[in-house]
Amino acid sequence: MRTHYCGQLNETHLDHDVSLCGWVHRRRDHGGVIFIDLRDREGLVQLVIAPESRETFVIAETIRREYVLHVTGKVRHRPEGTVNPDMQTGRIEIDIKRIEILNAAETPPFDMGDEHTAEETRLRYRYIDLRRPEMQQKLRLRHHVTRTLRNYLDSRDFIDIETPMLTKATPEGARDYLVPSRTHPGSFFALPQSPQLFKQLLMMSGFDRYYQIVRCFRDEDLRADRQPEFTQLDIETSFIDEIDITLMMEDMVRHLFVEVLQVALPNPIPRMTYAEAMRRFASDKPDLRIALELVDVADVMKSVDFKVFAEPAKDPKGRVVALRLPNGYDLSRKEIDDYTAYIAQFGAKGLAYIKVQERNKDGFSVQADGTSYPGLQSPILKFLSVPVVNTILERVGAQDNDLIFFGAGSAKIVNDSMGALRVKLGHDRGMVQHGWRPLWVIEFPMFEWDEDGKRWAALHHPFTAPLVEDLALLASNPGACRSRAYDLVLNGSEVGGGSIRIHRQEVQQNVFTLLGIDAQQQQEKFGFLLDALKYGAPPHGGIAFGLDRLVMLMTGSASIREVIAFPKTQTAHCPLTNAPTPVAEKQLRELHVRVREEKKV
RNA sequence: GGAGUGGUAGUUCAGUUGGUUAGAAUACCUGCCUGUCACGCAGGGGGUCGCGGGUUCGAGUCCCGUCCACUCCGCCA
Repeated sequence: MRTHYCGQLNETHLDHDVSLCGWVHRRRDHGGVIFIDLRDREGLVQLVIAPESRETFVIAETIRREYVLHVTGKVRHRPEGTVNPDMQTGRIEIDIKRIEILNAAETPPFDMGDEHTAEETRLRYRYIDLRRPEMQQKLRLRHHVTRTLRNYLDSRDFIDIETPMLTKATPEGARDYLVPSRTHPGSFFALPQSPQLFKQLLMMSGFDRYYQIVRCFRDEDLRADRQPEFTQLDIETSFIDEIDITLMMEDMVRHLFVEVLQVALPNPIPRMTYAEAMRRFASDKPDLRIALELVDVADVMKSVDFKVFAEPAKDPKGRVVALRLPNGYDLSRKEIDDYTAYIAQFGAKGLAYIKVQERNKDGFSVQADGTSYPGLQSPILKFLSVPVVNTILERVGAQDNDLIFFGAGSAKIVNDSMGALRVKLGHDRGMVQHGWRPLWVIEFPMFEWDEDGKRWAALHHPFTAPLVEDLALLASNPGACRSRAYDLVLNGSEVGGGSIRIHRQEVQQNVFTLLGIDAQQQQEKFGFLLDALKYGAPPHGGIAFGLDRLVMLMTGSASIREVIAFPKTQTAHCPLTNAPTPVAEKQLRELHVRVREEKKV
């Protein structure tokens, strides 16, 4: 007899003899009859064991929650009067003839029906947590995603090639996870931060369409959307430019969303330059679901008698912006203080604002005493002249009952803080539209100035090609040089990023040099790449999608841990296995590793 | 490295101004109940109040340190 899924049984199975396997969700005794809700991944069905079947009944009396059963019985209707719409189980039940206990189970350490169970407890008993229908659905959706992506790429002649997990430490980028070598005393492998260089080498080998769903490792501090090991959909192609590859990739993502979520994403997906994204949203991953936008007002503020605004307005590295919050007039002093504290963590010193109760048709004229503005309320009005106030209100399009925030300071701090404030206001004020708003962000800068290191750093990575028209800037003005990089942003999250790569050796050397990697280091760290570029490297480029983050968004999960079967905690610890752990002295000796005395347990 | 929130029964939580024997719900155990499904009823067991130190006649509560979890900043080419 075929074994059925509990949740798939329905009235079409009436009078069938069925065989079921599953976990005991709950057992109830009532007046000599035993009811067992049996659960598997498809759902629940109620088993009925009547006292007449003596032997089975005796076994059933011993059964507890989470016992694993194999049962056989006949599907039948519920008796009259026992069916009500609130019931967890359906209109049918199984009259059980035989029960086999496949395994006993202790009382579960937490209530699987309670969504508020501490995550730590869930992770320690992850194997139980994963039995919950929500977790089953998330991991099954994840599988659907990977299967769909593989099918899409397979059908377009991409091939899956594996790249080494034991590889070479990189001088730039994230901290590496290191693996000591037994056979090379004192030397270490690094786990890959990404297969970047290997996939570029594959292009040089003539595999012009490569993909891999691959684990990557970065030893950096964790976040709700960051794990030390995570999965990328890694893609690289040859003889293709940034337009063609982004069009192909957005077609893939559209296909994915139709296939898995039955959602139609925009066609084409809109594109925005980095410069525009920073100007309007102060973010390189703007959440387009939030309609709020920043407005530059530095030109107006240059002349005001208020240093907080005037100095950054005059500083070429400064920025002064206004952010209009529609209907924000009702914000309390405490709420504004809370927002001030919120942006303080990004380095902002304060948060100026103007409340607009009522706009005067003729602009805001000053009262006779020259100090008060009817209809406006703000601690900074006394620093601003009537024309300045009117210009600002005009420019932001202020309406009655609005509140206008101001951010002023270094461009970096203003962007970090006001960009974050924009998103927070959007969420707090219920201004996040429903749906999916993907966006390509393009024309990133090649470099950003690293103030601590006093040097240029690659914004994307050092293998990214400069825009052809900006090639000359590489030497003359690196900060203005744009790259052929592109990020796919979805609802304010970066879900993918890539670039057309440098395929000419001398350009690659120039970029390395600009990044402060001298000729000797170039040879030591990237000699194999520079060599490979000499032997006919085709133009190529690619992209990597953060699979965990993508699935997190698609499942509406609050954290990346929800879509990873066995994730790690914020200290990169696994509560299930207790990894990492100290190892035996013998193992360390073989690896030529000694642990500092004070660090030993 | 920094900021914030939390840590009390298996689980989810309450615990006032420092004051008797630390509570509730749920789970668990025993008994009752002839159709239950958040069943019901009666009874029972269950606590290193994260850990260490301090203040005090007295600390779950106040102070200091520390560990863990989470969110964020730094970090993440």
